[in-house]
Amino acid sequence: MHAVAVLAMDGVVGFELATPGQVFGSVADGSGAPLYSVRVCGPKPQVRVSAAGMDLFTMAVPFGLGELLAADTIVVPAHESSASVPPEVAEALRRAHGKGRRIASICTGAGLLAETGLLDGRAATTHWRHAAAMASRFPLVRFDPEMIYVDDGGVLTGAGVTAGIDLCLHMVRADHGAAAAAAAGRRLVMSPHRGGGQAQFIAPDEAVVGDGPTGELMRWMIDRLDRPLALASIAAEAHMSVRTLHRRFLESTGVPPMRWLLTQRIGRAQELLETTSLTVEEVARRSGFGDAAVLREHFRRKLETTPTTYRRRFTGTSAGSAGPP
DNA sequence: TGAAGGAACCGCCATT
DNA sequence: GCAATGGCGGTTCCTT
Repeated sequence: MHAVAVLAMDGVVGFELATPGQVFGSVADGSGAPLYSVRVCGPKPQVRVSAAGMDLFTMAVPFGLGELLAADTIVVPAHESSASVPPEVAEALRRAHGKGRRIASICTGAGLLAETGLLDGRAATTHWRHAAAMASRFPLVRFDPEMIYVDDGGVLTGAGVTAGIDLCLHMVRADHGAAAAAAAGRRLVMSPHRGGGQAQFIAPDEAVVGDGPTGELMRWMIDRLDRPLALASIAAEAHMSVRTLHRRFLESTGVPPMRWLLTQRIGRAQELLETTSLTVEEVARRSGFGDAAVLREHFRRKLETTPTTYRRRFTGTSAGSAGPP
């Protein structure tokens, strides 16, 4: 039996606390015997459980930190608390990793993992709203805000909330194969592999624009999304070299400037598709893609869909649709 | 859909 | 000695 330990401290998010139990608990062998055991553990016997900024209830934590070392897999859910990781928890996580245990975080749990240094030099993801802040707080971690989850050899990170289900299904797939993950997915009424990354869920009007000179430059770029923008002209506007511009963007957003610009353009196209009846050709022109073929190619690559399918999905106008996903 | 040219990315190193 | 910056060149990605 594969042992899974879920770390719970004050402010742990209820949904993500329950996700590992829900996913791993639904995996069984041919005879129906469970393949995973899931235990909630932590440094304190009682914790506050939160959701969306509210304290929901107080919960007893049945197991101590010793479970982290006994487990095969450790899951660190998001916590709505600004407190740092207690030293004994950080030490337990590092020791578990040193013993070859698999460690995964969900949503802002990546920040707790990053505090321990276990993400240093690794690729990781987190909820898109927190990606820029985390990238600047933990410069040694290569955050990719477009991924639903990232598996970097024994240390895994998942994006926001429901992406924790994708991450856990990925671990089931790695442990017991695609059929086991598909069966678990069916029980959860969840696709065993969600395509498209979290880029498709980033709200266009919530584009990550930081403070300071880079933030001003980002706003300047957003104001000109419908026009051709070359790296050299952006660097000239910022009064810095292309190389330094590249560094500033990596520091504040975690991605290079033109990748960031592309994300904003896709966001603009998404917004226009959702809120207007403009033709795809016109949407492409107004979001800086030039023509519809280029827009379709980027939608296919980034969102794994087409502009028309996207519009149907998010406006709920297609037959058989039950509304936005 | 595939090829070619150009642009962007990024590691490395020199300079300030 | 260190940090920030900028240039170079090989590689990768994007556009046509």
